Amino acid sequence: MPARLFYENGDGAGRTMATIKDVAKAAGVSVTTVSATINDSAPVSASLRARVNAAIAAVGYVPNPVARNLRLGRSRQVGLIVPDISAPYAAGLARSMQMALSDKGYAMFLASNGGDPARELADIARMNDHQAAGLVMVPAGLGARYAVRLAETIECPSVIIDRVIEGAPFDCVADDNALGARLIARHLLQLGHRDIAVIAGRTGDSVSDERLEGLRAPLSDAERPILEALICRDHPREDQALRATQDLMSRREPPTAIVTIDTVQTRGVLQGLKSMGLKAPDDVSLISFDGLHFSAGFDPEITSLDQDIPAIAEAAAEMLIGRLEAGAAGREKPPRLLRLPSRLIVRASCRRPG
Amino acid sequence: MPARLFYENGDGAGRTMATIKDVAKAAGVSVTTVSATINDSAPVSASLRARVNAAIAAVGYVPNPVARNLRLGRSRQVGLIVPDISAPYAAGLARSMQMALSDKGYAMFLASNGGDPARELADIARMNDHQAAGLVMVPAGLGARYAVRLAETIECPSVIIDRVIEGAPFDCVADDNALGARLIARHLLQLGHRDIAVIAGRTGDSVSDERLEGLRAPLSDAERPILEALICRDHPREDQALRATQDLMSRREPPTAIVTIDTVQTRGVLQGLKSMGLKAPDDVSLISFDGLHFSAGFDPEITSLDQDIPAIAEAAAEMLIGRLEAGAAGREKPPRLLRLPSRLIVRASCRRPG
DNA sequence: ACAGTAAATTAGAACGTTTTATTGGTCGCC
DNA sequence: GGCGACCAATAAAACGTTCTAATTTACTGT
Repeated sequence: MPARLFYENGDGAGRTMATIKDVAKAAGVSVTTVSATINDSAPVSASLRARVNAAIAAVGYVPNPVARNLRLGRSRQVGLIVPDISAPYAAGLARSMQMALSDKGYAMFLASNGGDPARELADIARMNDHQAAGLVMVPAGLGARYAVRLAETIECPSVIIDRVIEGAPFDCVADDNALGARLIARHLLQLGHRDIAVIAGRTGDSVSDERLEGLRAPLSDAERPILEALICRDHPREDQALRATQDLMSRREPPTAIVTIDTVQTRGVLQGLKSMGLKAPDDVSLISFDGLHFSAGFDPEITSLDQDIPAIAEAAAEMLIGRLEAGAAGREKPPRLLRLPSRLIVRASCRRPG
Repeated sequence: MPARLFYENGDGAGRTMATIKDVAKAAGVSVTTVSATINDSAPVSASLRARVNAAIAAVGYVPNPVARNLRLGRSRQVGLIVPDISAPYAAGLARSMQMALSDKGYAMFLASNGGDPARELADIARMNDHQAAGLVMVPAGLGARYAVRLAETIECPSVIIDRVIEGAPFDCVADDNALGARLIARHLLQLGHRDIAVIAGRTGDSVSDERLEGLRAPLSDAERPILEALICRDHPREDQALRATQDLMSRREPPTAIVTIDTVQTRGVLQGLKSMGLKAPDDVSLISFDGLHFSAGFDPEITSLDQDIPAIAEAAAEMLIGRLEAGAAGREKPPRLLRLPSRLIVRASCRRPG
């Protein structure tokens, strides 16, 4: 005899969910009174309030959020859309975001689109369909045209994370890339590095552009100007960073330090060094924006600028829910841009040159 | 002047969502006919069907899933509950699961509870509240008592992943741990290892127990019986595995190979070896269940038994949706247990002993 | 041509809430 | 003591669907 499924009576003769009507009957009041008691939406005398609460406990009533959503026209569900949930950044974000949201009584949808802008737009549409009250997203696409499509597709208050989309009507939470660049530059200069290479991501990607631009000034403040020849632009893929590393390290005068703009590039550099039998920090120093997860048991552990992902998630959740709870009023306010600082964590991949 | 928010007219004078009623009016038919057209729930003549479809396109109608859910008493949302979404296993699962579900028109809630059973039960309750139609979960708790609490709390068809919960009324998708153990044992024996250590997780954790038990027989088939002294039971934490490694490698006759039962233990062993200045595979061979993500740019890349996470996710999604779509009938069927094979991927952390 | 039946269409109830408008009751005030 | 003014409580409508039961239309067989 097979095990019996406990929920087999879910819609049969078994216990059925208690409704607000049952509570009203049990308490001997109207459903309006019950609703008013639950939501404090109208004055209820103390005696009735007590009766109602007792009845709620007695019948084990829990409000049906679907019915409430239908009536109210909004839900307590927000969607998180990321390019790749299996990337450590997105995974950490999802984790913190979910906790922040559930603390406030919201559930979180998740969509992971593989970095494909078309799929991302589909994800947004699906979340609209499922009546997400708000969206938090790390956008997959770039550029002004994509921003327009985003704004057209999104129908609810939204917070954009990581990337700054110019002029779009969204709140943003992003890394303070300029500050981070200064920290990195200072660290390398203090160690005595002068020939510093930078491997950047796609041109037009606000994160990569801001970080690269942020490095330029402080590095040029040093005794000699930044060496343009050591800057590798538009290397968004890991294999490109690998190739670039091989090129850089084959030069007559190789750089003494490499700055990677993102984890993808960092991985590429590590592969590139390995392919040449080189190693940080012995042969070259390596420092990475966003390298938190290269510290686990990595050898060497990479000195990097680590974002405070829980703080980002909490800030985004707060911004979003602030707008949601404010109702129509909250939507009128102009979009906000919040920059959160990263911290430079010195690990083992940098040392004095020479 | 601040940027204007495109959605500021969301509930004001702006465009309002078209309802099925609008479609009916536009097509000159009843709402029943429109509904029948959309759902194929009743025969509709070709001519009316055409009129209705035209009207739907004209007014830009999209069904309101909240209203539908209310009426139907079920939703097209399923919840995924994992101990820690930032763990690679869970992240990969979430990614594949979300894709599998969205292909079938379902949205996915995500909850990550930090491995705390109490929070997990709360997550389940919240998903119940939000009317999740089904649940997929990697349970945080262990043991029969916890299984009972799970069964009491869960109100919808559910699939348990990874861990096998005895006698509980849930479908399960799990790794074929016995097969995996045989593969690992064979690999090590073929290389010539005889003194093989095993570092296992919590006793009572079905995954750990099955894997350890699975190793026993094939290792004892070899010329000498398995060395009980080299088996470290109940080492669920990373620091315990670290300590165990130090102990093992300090023995007069240290093992020539270490098998780790899970990624946590693997990390611990790597730390332990590093702390002693040892390295795999030079000083000891290392092989891990579940080590996929130690291959990225790891040095050495760890030979491991890799689960096919997309296959697991797809199987679970299919099982769950199968039950959901079958309605009441689907709930009567006895729970299924599906074991999926892992593949042994030979990387660089094992070699012949001596 | 007419009853009888099958097929196509529709009106209306129901799902579980929130909210608007209304009732009934208590009080103060002249 | 009667009249409006407030307060607590309620009945009923509304949200956007689906589905049951009733109605209309079309068609078949004699």
